[in-house]
Amino acid sequence: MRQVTIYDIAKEAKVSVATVSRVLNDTAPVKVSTRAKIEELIEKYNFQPNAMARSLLKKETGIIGLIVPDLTNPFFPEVFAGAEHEAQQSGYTFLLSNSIGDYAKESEYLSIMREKRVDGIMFMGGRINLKQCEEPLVQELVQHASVIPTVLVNGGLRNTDLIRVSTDEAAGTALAVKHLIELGHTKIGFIGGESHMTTTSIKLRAFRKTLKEAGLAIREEWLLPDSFSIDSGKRQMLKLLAMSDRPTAIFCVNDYTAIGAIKAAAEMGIRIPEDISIVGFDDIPLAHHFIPELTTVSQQANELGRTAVNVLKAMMNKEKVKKLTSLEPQLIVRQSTGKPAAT
Amino acid sequence: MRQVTIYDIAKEAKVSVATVSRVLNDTAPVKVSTRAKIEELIEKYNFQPNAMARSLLKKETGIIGLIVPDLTNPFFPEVFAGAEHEAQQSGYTFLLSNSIGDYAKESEYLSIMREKRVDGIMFMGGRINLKQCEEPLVQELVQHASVIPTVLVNGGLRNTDLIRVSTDEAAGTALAVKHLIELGHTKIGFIGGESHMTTTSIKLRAFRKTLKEAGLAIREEWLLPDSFSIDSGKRQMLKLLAMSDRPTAIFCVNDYTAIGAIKAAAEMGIRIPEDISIVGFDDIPLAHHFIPELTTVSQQANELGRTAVNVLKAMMNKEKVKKLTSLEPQLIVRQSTGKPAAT
DNA sequence: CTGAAAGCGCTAACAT
DNA sequence: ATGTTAGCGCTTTCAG
Repeated sequence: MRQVTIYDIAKEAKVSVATVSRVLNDTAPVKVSTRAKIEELIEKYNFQPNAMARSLLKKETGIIGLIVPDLTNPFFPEVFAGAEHEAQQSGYTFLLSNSIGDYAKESEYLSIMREKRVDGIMFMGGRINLKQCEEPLVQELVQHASVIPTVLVNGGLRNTDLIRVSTDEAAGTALAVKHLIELGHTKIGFIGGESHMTTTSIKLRAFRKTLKEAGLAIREEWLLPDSFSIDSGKRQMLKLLAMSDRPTAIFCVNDYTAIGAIKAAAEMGIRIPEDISIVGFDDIPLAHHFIPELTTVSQQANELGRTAVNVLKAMMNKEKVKKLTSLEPQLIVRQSTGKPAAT
Repeated sequence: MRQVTIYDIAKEAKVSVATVSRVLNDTAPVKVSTRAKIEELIEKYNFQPNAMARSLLKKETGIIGLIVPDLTNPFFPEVFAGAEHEAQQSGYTFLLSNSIGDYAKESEYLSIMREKRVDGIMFMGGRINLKQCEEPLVQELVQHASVIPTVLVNGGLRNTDLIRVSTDEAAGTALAVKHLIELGHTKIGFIGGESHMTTTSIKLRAFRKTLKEAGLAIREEWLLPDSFSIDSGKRQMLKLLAMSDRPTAIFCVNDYTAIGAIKAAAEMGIRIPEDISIVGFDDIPLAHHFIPELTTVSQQANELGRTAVNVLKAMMNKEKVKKLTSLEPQLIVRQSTGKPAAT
């Protein structure tokens, strides 16, 4: 059945569509009696103006496009929650897509969002986390960004000046490693992360730097990148545990790998933190509830989402914004780290 | 800068907009040479047709509205992933909103989606999980559903015939409780869930029925609803552990409460499953990774999402669909359940 | 194979 | 205070 339009209302109220539009948007004074009649009709037919028609003319849709790699990773819903909270106040809604790390899918969604004329795009993961991103993929994003306000969250693209909002992962890593050092650890390992991704290299670099500044040796055989999954944490921890000389503390690139590492330890009868300390990264909700509760670095996902939306709002308003807005991560000390066992 | 339109292309190609539209949609034969020229221009200007204009005319947006209570609960991203997978093949994208259990927000989002003329709505949580939903809230949803295809996922509304897709929670509960009974447990408790919500009452009813059919006594003091959080699981477990006569096995309404219960047990030095068996519900990703790994009932969230979208697609096609599509949950036996300790 | 023109539902001058 | 009208960018007859 056809939806009722502003014309139907106008006709039945015996006024012009302009008048109906006026009461709808409260954009000019309307006589009380006619306004009353119109409102009655709107109520009666449950009329809702067609946003599509309005957008066509106003050139704004009230939609923000959000591309994330994988909503199933608890970090992203948290970012989304923050973003939504901030966006909602200004009447924005989200068109959401999982790219599953598939660049073709990223491109497709980018296109769809552009066709749908979203007012802004928040882009996370995928190509913007690559140490080496292929030029066509870079150009594609740059092209889109030149037409529609775009903010890259926790990532970036070399040699472009796209607007970014990021947590300072290097600082976060330093925080975690210093915590380990302060506890008295001198033998520290590194687990997880894919080597071709920026998150991994940023963290690895900060890891090395922090150890070095503390005058500690870097043991290459204890540096074990892999992926971001629980299984990879498990796998690498097992490898570490099999060594005759092993670290007493481990920095994991994220909470998932940390959990994997703890599970591996548990299966081998190694106690956390008595035998080995483990620190994660992200502070996903479950970090707080795992046994033992996970010491980790909070990326302030919620805050990240809010900030990204605020930057985007500024851009949509054609205000000037900083190229990079950086958020400070926080160390959350819980149960998975402690002093090294006395030798 | 103004986006380029079909007119710009037409003018530069010295053809009419109709012809450009034809090559865009491949809706009628176009001479190879003119098609080539038009495509070249499209490429040159990176032209993307305005979906808004098209939708206005075609009366379809390619958008599905999804309302969930809280994406931060890992169950929902899983449903979303399934839904997106299924939707994507038909070119649909999602407008997503968290209602945070706030009925006013639900209403607002419903309105926005209607204004934006989404092609269909998937509604989860909130009012459709209430044992007793206020009439205006019911009517509002009914009204919207009469205008735009709507499917209620894992919920329903009394005395309405809105289309539903649900996992059979009663069957799932029976599965879990029978598993406990088969292991030899006769003293079984129930933890979690808000009493005014249907999930809770459905599970509680199935729980009682299953015990009864097995000839086991129902101990009212071991029935401890509360909420769905980890903390509530912890809280009620502590209560249970303080009793002189306590159950040897516990059914928890979801994985979060189960995890809370396990944490409480761990803190009190009670071993799972040696001293007490615990079974959860939902099979969130972390159930598999918790220590001990959680025995639970899978709601097949992914499948649920896919099914919901398929039903919605059928509705949007004006096909006839069943009032209720029911999914069978599955018992996943892992480490948190075992035989009762010998007395 | 291509063009002209109407119209999707709404807003915003411009009149009155 | 209210009506008329010209678009917004596109698709789709209907002609040619």
